[in-house]
Amino acid sequence: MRLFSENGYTGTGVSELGEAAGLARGALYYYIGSKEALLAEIHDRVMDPLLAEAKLIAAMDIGSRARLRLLSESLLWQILHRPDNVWVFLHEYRHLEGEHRAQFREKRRAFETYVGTALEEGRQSGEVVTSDPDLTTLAFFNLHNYTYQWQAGHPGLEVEKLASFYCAILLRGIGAVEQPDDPELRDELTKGRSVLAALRSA
Amino acid sequence: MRLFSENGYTGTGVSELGEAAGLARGALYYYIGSKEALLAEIHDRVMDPLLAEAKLIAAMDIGSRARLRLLSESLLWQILHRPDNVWVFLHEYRHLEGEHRAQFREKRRAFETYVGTALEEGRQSGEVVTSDPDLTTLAFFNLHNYTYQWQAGHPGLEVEKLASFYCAILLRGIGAVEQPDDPELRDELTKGRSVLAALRSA
DNA sequence: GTCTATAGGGTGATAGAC
DNA sequence: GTCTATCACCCTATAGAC
Repeated sequence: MRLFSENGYTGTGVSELGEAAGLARGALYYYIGSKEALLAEIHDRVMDPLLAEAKLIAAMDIGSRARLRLLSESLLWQILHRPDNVWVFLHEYRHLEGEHRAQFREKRRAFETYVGTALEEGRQSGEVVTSDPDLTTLAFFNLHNYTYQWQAGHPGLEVEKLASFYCAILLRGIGAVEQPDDPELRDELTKGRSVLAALRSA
Repeated sequence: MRLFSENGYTGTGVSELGEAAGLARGALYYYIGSKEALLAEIHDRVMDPLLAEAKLIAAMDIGSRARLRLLSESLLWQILHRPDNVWVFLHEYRHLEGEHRAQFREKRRAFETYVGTALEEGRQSGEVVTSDPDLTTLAFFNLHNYTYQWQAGHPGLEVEKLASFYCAILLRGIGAVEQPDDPELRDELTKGRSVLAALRSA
């Protein structure tokens, strides 16, 4: 995980992995089968706990705000407490091919469904106000997943506080999306866009 | 840009680049100097227009809500209209070293300052309510930047609509962050966390 | 289980012919 | 400006000795 996160999947050789593990190439292949199988294993070590917790959360008899918060905390726990593992998970997934890729996509889709379902449940109970549940689900993952990029430069981040921050933004914020811009703002935006359009065509 | 975004920077050979450009390696090196200089050039082609537009936006005599929206539209225009270029920009920046890396970091920092300044301006005028401007700036980039990951699978996205969505979430949402959780929610969260803690220790 | 040897093919970069 | 030849090295994976 450390080597893949530091030098990238393609940028890390099996010799380096063996050196870090205290094994020569041959012995390493005896255990991992292939470099790609090792990458798949790393992805499973993020996805499997995430899905196990999401399944528990989905079965809880709680409101959808609490369900979303717990899903948020699960995801952020991985991101903040296993940064190398999550970096590989979110950054190198495209190098999975064939069956590895299919399994990974299915697990990701399953987790996204847990979040989407919680949001839809909240929409029906009135706890979440949104006219575009799909875009709201995407915004949920924008907020959470990109955290892996800057997390290392901001020590002291706490799972529960960050989950509270992200969920507050989402649950309160999306309710405002349908409000049309007021006339003054519309006017300023129109002017500004025309100035920028001039720059782009120049 | 296409090859780097499809196969990664490390996963693309200079021969492949030459083949795509209709040149042999020798001729390609005559133009690009090195593989890393090509990567730096790709980064500049995103950052330079972004900074030019941000400078114009900062000089406009408009409210901070409009300023943030225009910054959001600038960034989303790059993300939605130049996906390959932005993929490399957001995904491969770590492979820049030395002077290339320093210049890139400085440009990124400059753009982040434009956004941070607009948010701070809004905080002082009362248009933006937040007790943690730094975390709000990070949330702005979470929402925008991660869009490059799923943008290709969602055709028909429009810059102005998505900017309106993201900014509405942020500007309305962050005002809610300071509100403490109500007792019922706190109770549900406590119970849920204890269930998950049992899973983790098992 | 762990090793070395080997296969077969890449890599980035440069020198020098044309 | 563009090419080929070359340098020195790295790659994933497997075979077979021990």
